Amino acid sequence: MTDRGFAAPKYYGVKEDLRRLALEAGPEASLPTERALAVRYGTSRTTIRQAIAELVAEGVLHRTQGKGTFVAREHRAYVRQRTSFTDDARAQGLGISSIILGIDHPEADEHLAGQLRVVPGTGLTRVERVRLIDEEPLAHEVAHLPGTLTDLGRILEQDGSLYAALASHYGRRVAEVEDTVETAIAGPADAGLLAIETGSPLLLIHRLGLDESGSPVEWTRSVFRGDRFRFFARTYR
Amino acid sequence: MTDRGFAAPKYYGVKEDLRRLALEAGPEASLPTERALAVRYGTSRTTIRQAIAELVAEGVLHRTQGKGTFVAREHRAYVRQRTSFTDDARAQGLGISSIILGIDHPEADEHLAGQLRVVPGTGLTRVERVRLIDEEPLAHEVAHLPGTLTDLGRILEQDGSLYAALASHYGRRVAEVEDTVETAIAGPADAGLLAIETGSPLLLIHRLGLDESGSPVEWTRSVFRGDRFRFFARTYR
DNA sequence: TCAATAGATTGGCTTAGACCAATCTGGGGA
DNA sequence: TCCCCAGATTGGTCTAAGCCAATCTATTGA
Repeated sequence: MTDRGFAAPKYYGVKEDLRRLALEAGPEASLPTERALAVRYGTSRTTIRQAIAELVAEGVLHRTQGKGTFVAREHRAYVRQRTSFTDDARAQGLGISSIILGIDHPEADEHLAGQLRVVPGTGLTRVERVRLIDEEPLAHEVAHLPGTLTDLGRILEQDGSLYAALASHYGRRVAEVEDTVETAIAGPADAGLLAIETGSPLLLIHRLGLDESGSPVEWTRSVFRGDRFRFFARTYR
Repeated sequence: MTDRGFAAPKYYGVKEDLRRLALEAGPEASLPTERALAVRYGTSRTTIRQAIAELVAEGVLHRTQGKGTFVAREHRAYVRQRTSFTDDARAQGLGISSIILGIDHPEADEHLAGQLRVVPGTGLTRVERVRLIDEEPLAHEVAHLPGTLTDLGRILEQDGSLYAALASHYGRRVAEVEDTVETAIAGPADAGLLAIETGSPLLLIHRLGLDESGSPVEWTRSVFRGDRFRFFARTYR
């Protein structure tokens, strides 16, 4: 019931062989150069690159122009949605930090107004961050909050947790969250921010945070590196 | 704060242009052949294929050998985890069905025994299915249930819902589920079952279903087509 | 000793061409 | 009229080769 028989192009054989080699060699081991592999497998460099490209997309390998191709570290962060990203990661003993790319105060467009249940044109606060785990990029996140929260930047300097800042300084407690999780593919912008390759798989998560009364407190779009992150949810029926 | 400036290889320009064309042309419109596009853009077929490959991975296009390349239908199914897959999809008015690939009764290995909290070697029931939505493959799912449920195959013929069958025929109600969601890349086996291309992004979901007393009722591994599925979760804090 | 630089190395992108495999199409035969 | 098959079409895989861009290394020179 396991083998259903599929055609096996040459690059696929190379790919599975390289996967095996990578597992044996262990994290951060360097692979032979593409040109050397082409010779070893008696194939063209193009074919080698196709095999490597898929393994990179799967998170088995990573490569850097000028340096070489390496076995990736298995390094997934589980982040429960039950509490905030910051709290969860800390509870797991992970070194977590953020880079704030910008905070500004746009007006709500049609879509955001609908999500946050405000009138279009209402002042919002937008926080764009890159979330790091053990100093390495994990996610790119853009949060929208209703209202013009002018001191938010300074507050976040102290404690990276947006939820903690909202609760302690603005009296807004997130009591319920709705998450939508889907796949996405990294474009050049995502790839640059997250230090991954164009074409790598991402988890795209939209979150609506609500307070005790069911009023929207945040609407956030996040892209997480697919090779470093798992989403965890517990639901009672 | 939007344009951060990234190098733009030729294939990327072609890719974004094709994306725009695809949106304009609408679902199921056919694109020119790769050879024709190569001429139109004054580039090689290889470059065209790289652009198309990424759009296929993103779910914007799909292609079939011998037929051509087409604009994909936007056709995502939201499935809440709150209830069962079957119930949710029906509530959304989607035509859902399953193909049962096999039902057998293996013994629990180390890992399954741990998840289902039984002694290794305990008899289990394994149900392997392809879930269809509007007659098209959406997911490949392998469920493990504790105990040897010999009539399950016949019961599932009547009503596709595993949860309903467990409740009505075996008195096992799923009261709580824990889901882990991560990305994966389709290999040839997944690609064949789901009618997608090797390398397409998938959502890999592991679910542990528990009854009222917290005892495991199912442990399931599912792969969903990334271009057709969104995972939805609501959590109270 | 240390910094700057030139060259070698390695992955990134592109070309031009070839053959294979799946599909479609149109004509010929029953 | 209908079916089947040969040929054309289209995407799938692979080759051989070249140049570019990022990185590393070893030499040179202050």
